[in-house]
Amino acid sequence: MKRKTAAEKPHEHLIKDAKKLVLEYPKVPLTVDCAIFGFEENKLKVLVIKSDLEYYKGHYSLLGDIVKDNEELDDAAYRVLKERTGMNDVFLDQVRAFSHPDRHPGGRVITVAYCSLLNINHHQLKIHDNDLNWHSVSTLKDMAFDHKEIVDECYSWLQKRIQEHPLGFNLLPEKFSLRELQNLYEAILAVSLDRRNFRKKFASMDLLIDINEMEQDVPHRPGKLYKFNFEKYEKSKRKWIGIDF
Amino acid sequence: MKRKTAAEKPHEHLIKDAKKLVLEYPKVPLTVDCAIFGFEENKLKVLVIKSDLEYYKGHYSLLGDIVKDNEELDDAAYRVLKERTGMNDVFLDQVRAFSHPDRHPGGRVITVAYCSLLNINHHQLKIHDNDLNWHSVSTLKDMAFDHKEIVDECYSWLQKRIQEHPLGFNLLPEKFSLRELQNLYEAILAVSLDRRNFRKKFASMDLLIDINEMEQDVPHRPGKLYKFNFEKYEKSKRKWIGIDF
DNA sequence: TAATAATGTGTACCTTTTACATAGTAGGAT
DNA sequence: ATCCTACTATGTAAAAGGTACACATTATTA
Repeated sequence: MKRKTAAEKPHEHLIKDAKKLVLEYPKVPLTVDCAIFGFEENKLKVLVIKSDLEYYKGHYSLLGDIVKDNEELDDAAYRVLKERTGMNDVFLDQVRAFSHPDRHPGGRVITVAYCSLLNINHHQLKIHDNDLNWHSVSTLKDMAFDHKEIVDECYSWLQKRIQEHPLGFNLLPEKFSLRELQNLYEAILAVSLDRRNFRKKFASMDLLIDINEMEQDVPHRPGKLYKFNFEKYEKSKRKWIGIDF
Repeated sequence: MKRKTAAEKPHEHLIKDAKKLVLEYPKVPLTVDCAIFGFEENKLKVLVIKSDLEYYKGHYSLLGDIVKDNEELDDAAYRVLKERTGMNDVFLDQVRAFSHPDRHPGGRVITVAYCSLLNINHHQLKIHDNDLNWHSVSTLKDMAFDHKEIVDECYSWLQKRIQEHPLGFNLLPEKFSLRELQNLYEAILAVSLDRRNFRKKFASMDLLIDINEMEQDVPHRPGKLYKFNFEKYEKSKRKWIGIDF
């Protein structure tokens, strides 16, 4: 049989043993890190914990952990969330992977960042663990690893995401006033919005349920309380066509 | 000295040796896979290659490779693109990681998906390599690994992205007619758009440069040719506030 | 009871989107 | 040459949505 060049017959040698192939692959340690945002005192906060590492003594880091053998990334992130906050009914979204070779002082570790939002008052933190606490996003600095970069990126992700999806309601009590809702948007987007137009916008979406209750214990005229109509939202997710850049 | 519980004094034992810590971490094989889109004959295409694996004999897969020791994910993706298409001046965006434990028949391999767009006519493919070719996105099926899922996700990413960023121009010739631009948007978004409103939209953005040339060799009245004004776009990137879901 | 600090609604204006109409021009068939 | 075809190119009116305002109302508290 006449020899063919590799260019002509590239399929000659298919790899039979996939297991053997994968065993020869280089391997890297992989972690997940969770940027868990909350809202309190009209400020956006993020859950941080003191670093375990002497190298980063006194610096805060995000909640994270190693990805276990055969564990999905999503599952690893949910596990971290559950272990630290007791929550397991919270949404969690992958933002992106961070892979700078020097991002970890112990050698190469790649991490996948996740973002989550939760209502601070709904969750008792296990605060005995390494000074776990809510830290204002705007005053964060000197974080361990590249966690400041991760927080910044997750925050940008959140700013964009909250405008297109009803994420914000995860940060608020079940019943909330329009003022609380607006405060949330203003804090996250770092803008000030016209109160009347903001209300009109949400009114026109028709996704808030007026529950005929009023705010209690506010030092001024109380506002109406609303719930978000998740059911209606799920039924009528819009597909969005609008070229604009 | 009185003993304290772990809850009271959690910082007692900081980890001194970060290197040792990382050495104990479980490790996983990591790859990048690139969904590289092109546009031809009014169809959105994606670059695929026949799988090396006997297990997936005859099935197409995306272009991908192992991430090397100390290589950034972005660099690995650019390397794949360069090796396969000869291009190194193309943008490439991370979409997300895929980590299902059974996604690779050889055992656990996590992959990070990247998305890129390029002009089919600008790049000579090294088509001797395993039947590398452009495949219509709409008729793709039976891909190796979870690559169909990756393509689907990258396609969704692209649909959203192209509405907010001027990505589409990477798929077109440098000089293009408005009809070509509209065909591109219609193909990617899978909608039909009103021609007059489409033109008005781009006219109002004022980012197309009329180069005073006409189409050649079209079997009908030729249209004007334009270039995209990347320079102006870079100067005037808008920050977008518009709650809507 | 008056000042304060909110809530709750309305309106006029402007911009953008949508739906649709008409005129013009190159190529090809006859 | 003339007409048909298949586009380009532009315009316009109505609807929808966003912006910038003003004013009356209602709890609280000083």
